[in-house]
Amino acid sequence: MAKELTSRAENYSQWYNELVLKADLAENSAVRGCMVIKPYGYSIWEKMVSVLDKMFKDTGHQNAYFPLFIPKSFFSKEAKHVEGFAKECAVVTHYRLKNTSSGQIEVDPEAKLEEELIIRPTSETIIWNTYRNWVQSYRDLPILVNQWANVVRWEMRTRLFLRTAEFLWQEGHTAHATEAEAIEETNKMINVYADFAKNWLAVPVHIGTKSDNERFAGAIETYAIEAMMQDGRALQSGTSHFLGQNFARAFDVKFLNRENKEEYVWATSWGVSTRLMGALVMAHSDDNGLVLPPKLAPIQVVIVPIYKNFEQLEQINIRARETVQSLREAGISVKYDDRDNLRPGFKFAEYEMKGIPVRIAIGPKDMEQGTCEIARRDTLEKYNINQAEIVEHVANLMATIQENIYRKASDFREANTYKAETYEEFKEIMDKNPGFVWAHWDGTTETELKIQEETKATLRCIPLEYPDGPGKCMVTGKPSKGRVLFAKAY
RNA sequence: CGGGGUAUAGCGCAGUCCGGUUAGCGCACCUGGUUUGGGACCAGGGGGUCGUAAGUUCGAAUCUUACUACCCCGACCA
Repeated sequence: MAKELTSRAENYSQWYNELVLKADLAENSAVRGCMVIKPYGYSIWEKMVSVLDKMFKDTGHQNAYFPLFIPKSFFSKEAKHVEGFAKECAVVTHYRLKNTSSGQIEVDPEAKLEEELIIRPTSETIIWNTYRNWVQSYRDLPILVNQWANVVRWEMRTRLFLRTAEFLWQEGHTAHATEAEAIEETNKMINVYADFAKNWLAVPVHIGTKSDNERFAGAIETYAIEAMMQDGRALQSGTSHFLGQNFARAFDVKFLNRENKEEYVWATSWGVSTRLMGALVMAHSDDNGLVLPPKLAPIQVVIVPIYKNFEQLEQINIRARETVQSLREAGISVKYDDRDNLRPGFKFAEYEMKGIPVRIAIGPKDMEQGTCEIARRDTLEKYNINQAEIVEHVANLMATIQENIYRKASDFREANTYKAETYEEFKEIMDKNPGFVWAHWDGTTETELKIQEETKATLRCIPLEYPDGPGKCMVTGKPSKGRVLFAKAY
């Protein structure tokens, strides 16, 4: 099993290449770790964006946009926040270039900014600086705003899709009059993410809170969804933070409540990023390429004609275009690939690599018998059906494949999840079987770091409901409230 | 920033140890023809200042030195 997983992991870079072109400008180290997302990959992202955007609107949110640049002074107002992000900030120091006498271009030393600008690694600071002016009364609350944007984090080491220097994401930033309402919002949004992961990405996730050690810089509580990739490692796929009054205090955002008393606003922030694309690839791909859940596939069905001569092609064209039409009417996105310079086998392989859920082939035999060939991407099965049944059959297949992919991922996670009773057992599992391990922990950062150092496994989340009751910490033997989730993580 | 590796056509590589014709192969690309139910074949063709700079030499992809970039592993991190 482990070997298979490794070989598949090695293929990821190839599948990724179908989606992105990693920027490789030899003489410009500045774009290191950034990515160029190719049109096909971007169309998958767009699909995710449209679904998530609707989910946000349905939960009462609106979109807005804030500046890319954050004045350095804003950034340092929340102590923990700056501590968390200071090490990975890109900083703008000048606003002009000039030609030197030797014809080179250099930064004009005369054009130094009075105050450096940080390229946003996340937008809490500039948004809360703005919210100060938006809020006077409890009647101005809540503010339920989301932003679709790019952010930059100058990571020491990047990893395609999972940790790029620049990435696309959405960040929700909400302001509330009460603590309870903000906590409810935090919960609501992590559940929106879990719902999206399950029902659209077809990836099962664990919801939980982060330990003190892993919490978002500046948050009181961080909720996260954790997914398992096919090599058994965990991927944090979305986060929702309860920020308390930390940012309101830092940016002096106060309102008058019904009793005419001044109070600080309660805050949340939540986000998912292009990392979800990585999750999609690493959760479902097989050795033939991507496997896309039908609900997110930009093209759900591809039709490939098979013919020996022009006359046959003409006949097939008519049938294929009718089929395209009727499938579209049923709300299914279809592509008819009538390129005449490529053979069918090439096209089959290409669409498998791109993860198109269903392929329909129509050839001379089908024309005679009134059939067509259906090929499922998820199971790689092929079979013939009558042309007349095609719309109903394919429509049903969309749901079947979506479910099947989810079930596969879910079974895989189940098969690679363990419970460890002792630390010895824990170490052995982590060493031999990559996966999730539920174990008792005493709740201290000290123990968490010891485990991390000795096993490379990190505490992924503390579940909202413990799978078992209380017990004793596997390392120290001190009391534990319940089992928490450990895994090696990306 | 530490340890290791790499740099030759759009992509993937050979050639470098041991210097010597016009730098080669596969894929991709262009033209023509035959093909087409799982990644076609034949013929012809285009594309390279061999990462950059300096040095050694009659002669450098090959040897020397410096520099730069990229990849993998660690520290760091969504």
